[in-house]
Amino acid sequence: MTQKPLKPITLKELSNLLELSQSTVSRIVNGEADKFRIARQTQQRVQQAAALHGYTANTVARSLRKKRSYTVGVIVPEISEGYSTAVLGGIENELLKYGFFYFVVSHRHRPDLLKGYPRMLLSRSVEGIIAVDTAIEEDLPVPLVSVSGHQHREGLINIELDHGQAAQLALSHLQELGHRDIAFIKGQAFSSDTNRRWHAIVEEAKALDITIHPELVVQLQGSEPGPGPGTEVTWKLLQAGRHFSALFAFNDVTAMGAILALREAGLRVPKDVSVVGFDDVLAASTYNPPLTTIRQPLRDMGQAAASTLLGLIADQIPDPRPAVITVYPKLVVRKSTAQAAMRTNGKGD
Amino acid sequence: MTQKPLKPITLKELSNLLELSQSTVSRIVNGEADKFRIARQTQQRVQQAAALHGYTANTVARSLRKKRSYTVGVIVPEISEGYSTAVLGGIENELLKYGFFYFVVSHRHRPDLLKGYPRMLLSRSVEGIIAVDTAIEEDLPVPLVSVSGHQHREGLINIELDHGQAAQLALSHLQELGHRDIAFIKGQAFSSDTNRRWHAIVEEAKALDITIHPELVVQLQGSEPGPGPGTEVTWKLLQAGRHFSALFAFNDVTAMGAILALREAGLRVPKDVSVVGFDDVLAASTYNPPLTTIRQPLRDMGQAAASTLLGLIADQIPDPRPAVITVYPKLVVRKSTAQAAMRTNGKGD
DNA sequence: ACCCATAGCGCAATCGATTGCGCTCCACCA
DNA sequence: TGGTGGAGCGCAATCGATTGCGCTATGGGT
Repeated sequence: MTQKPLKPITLKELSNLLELSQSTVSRIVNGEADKFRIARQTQQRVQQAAALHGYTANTVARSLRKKRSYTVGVIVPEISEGYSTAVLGGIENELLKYGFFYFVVSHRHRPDLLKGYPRMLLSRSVEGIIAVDTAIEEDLPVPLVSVSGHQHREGLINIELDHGQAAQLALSHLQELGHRDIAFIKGQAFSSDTNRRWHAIVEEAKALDITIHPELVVQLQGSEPGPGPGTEVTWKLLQAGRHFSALFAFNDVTAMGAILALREAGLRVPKDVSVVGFDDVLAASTYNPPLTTIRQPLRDMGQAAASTLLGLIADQIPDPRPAVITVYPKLVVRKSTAQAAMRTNGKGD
Repeated sequence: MTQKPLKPITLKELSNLLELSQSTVSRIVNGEADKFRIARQTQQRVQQAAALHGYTANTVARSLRKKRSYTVGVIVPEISEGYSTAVLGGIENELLKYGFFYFVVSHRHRPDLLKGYPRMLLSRSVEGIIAVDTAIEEDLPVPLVSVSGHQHREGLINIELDHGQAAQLALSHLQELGHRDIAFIKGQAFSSDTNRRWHAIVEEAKALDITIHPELVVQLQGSEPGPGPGTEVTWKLLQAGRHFSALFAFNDVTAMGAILALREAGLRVPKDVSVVGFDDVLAASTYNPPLTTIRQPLRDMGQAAASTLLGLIADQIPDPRPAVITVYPKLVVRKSTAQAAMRTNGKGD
C-alpha cells in the first residue's frame, strides 16, 4: 500500500515546482534547450530537478501528441522453444537499442487470429509490423517487414535465407560422403519456407546430378510443434520400403524426431543413415549424435528485420527499396552424417 | 504509397459526419448507450456509420484519458530457447485472452538494464509487471508478479515450484535405483532458483538419509546460456576424483552439457552415471538418451503469473493475498537414469 | 533618452477519447 | 397556463506532453 516511490511526476507538476512553463521544461528535458535559446542556468536547474524527481515523460501522452508510438508489432506463429524465439531475440536486441518497444502476438495458425492481429496491432498504434514465418494478406498503413515470408508484394521487404546455397551446402555435403539415395522431409504446407526450400532443393539436386525419388519425399502434417510430426513421417518413409542412406529434414526438431524413428527401426545414425537438419537450434549441438545441420542465422535475421523496419519507419531507406534482404546459411558438420556405407546396388529392403 | 485502406477515422470526424456530439458517439460505440438513455434510432445510425468507416478508438488517446493501457511488462533474463520462452508462451496466452498486450524486455543480467527496465516500462504506462527468474528491487506503483523469484516482499506474489517435492522426486528416484554417491550441479548465483532449490535438496537428502559429499557439489559459473557451463563444471567434478554414480543437474541444458563431458571421459549414461535434469524442455525428450528430468510446468507458470497479475490489476484478489502460488513438479522418467552398478565400496577412481 | 535586437521564456492550441454536469426540449398533469 | 419530469443530448474540462506563435525584459548603440 505504501509503495509508490516510482509514481511518476508529470511535466505540469515539475514545471510548477520550478515555476517555469511546461514548454520550457519540456524543451529542456528533450534536449532542445539550445535550439530555443534557453539560459544555461535554467537548463541546469531543470535537469537537476528532473533527475531528482526521476521525471520521465509519459509515453502515452507523448505518443498522442507526436503521433508516434515508438512501438512495433511482431507476429509469430508460436511462442515456444525454437525458430521464432531465436528471431525474436534478435528483434528485441535491435529495437530496444533504438528506444522502441514491441508487442508480440502468436497466431498458432488460426485464421481468425491471423486476420485480426494486424488490425489489433494497428489500433495499438504500432508504427510497423514484423511478420515471422507468417503471410500477411492485408495492405497496411504502416511498413511491414517479413522474415522468411516469401510473398513478393509491393512495398514488402523480406528477410530471406539463400535457400539455393542452403540446398547446395547440404546436398553436396551428402554427395561428397557418397550418398545417392537421399530422403527428404518437406515442411508443413503452411510454413512459408516450405516451397521455397523445396524448389531450391530440386534445382540443386539437378545441378549436382542427384536424383530425387518421389517415394523418398514426405511432408510434415499438422501444426503440432515438436519432434512428433518428424517421427511420424519417418515411419511412413520407412514403411514405404525404399532404401535411403541419408535424410534431409526440414528442420532440426524434425531431424531429431526422425532420428528417434530411425533408431526404433534399428537403424543407426549416422552409420546406417546420415541425417541433416536445418536451423541449428541450440539443442542441435548437444543432441546425440550432435546434428549436422544448415545453420540459419536466426538472430541476425531478427536483427536485420528490426533494423530494416526502423529504417522504413524513419523513411530512411531510399528508393529503389530492396524487395529482399538475403542472409546466408552455413553448413555445420557434426556427427549425424557420415560416409555412406558400401552397398552393392540401390534397391530397398 | 497508395496503401492506406486502414487509415483510421477519429471520433471527432465521425461525430461531425453524424452531426452529433463526440460524447454521444463515444457512449454509443462503447456500449454505454443505454446507461445514458440514448434513443435507439440514434444508436443504430451511429453503429452503422462506425462500422461503415471502420471506426476504432485510438488506443493511445483512450489510455491517456482513462489512465489504463491494457498493457503489462514482462522482464526476462534472456530471449532464446528454453526456460523464459516457455513461460512467455503461457503469459501471452492468458493476456491476449483478456485484451491485454505486453512488452518484453530482456536484461541479460546487466545491472544497468535490470535497474532501468522497470522505469522504462512504467513510463510506457504498463499496468503491471511480470518478472521471470529475475529479482526486482524497487517498489513499484503497479502490481508485480514474479515467476521463480523468491523474494518475499510485501505485496509481491510469487509463482513458485514446490522445490521440496521436486527434490524429493529426484532423490528418491535415484535412491530407489540404488544410487548412494550423487553429484550435484547448482545453478549460477544470479538465478533466483538456485538457493531455494539447493536448500530443498539438502533437506530432502537429510530426510531420505542421503549424504551429500561437498566434493560432489559444483556450481555453474558465468552467465553464458547453453550447455557449455554444464560441460565445464562436470569436468571439474571428474577431476576432483571422487566417485559418483548419479548426477542431478540444475536444468536440462546443463544436464546435456554434463552428459557431453561424461561421455568424453569415457563414462556411459546411464550405465555408469545416471543423470537427472530439471525443467523438461522440449529437447529433453528427444535427447539421446532421453533425459529423466523433473518437469516444471513452465507454461502453466506463465499462465498463472498472467492471470494473477490481471487479478491484481482488476483489484479482484481479496485480502489476505497469497504471497506464493505453488505449482507442482512431476518426475519424468526416461532413459538417462538406470539402476546403479554394483560396486564393492565407495572410493573414487 | 530612445530604439531595437535578441535572449529568454510563456500562452494556449493540439492530439483523440472520456466524462461530469447540466441544458433543452416535449409531453403530460393539474 | 404554469409547472414538472424525464428523455435525449451537448459543453467543456481533462489526461500529459508538444509546439507555433508571440510576449517581456535587458542591454547595447547612438
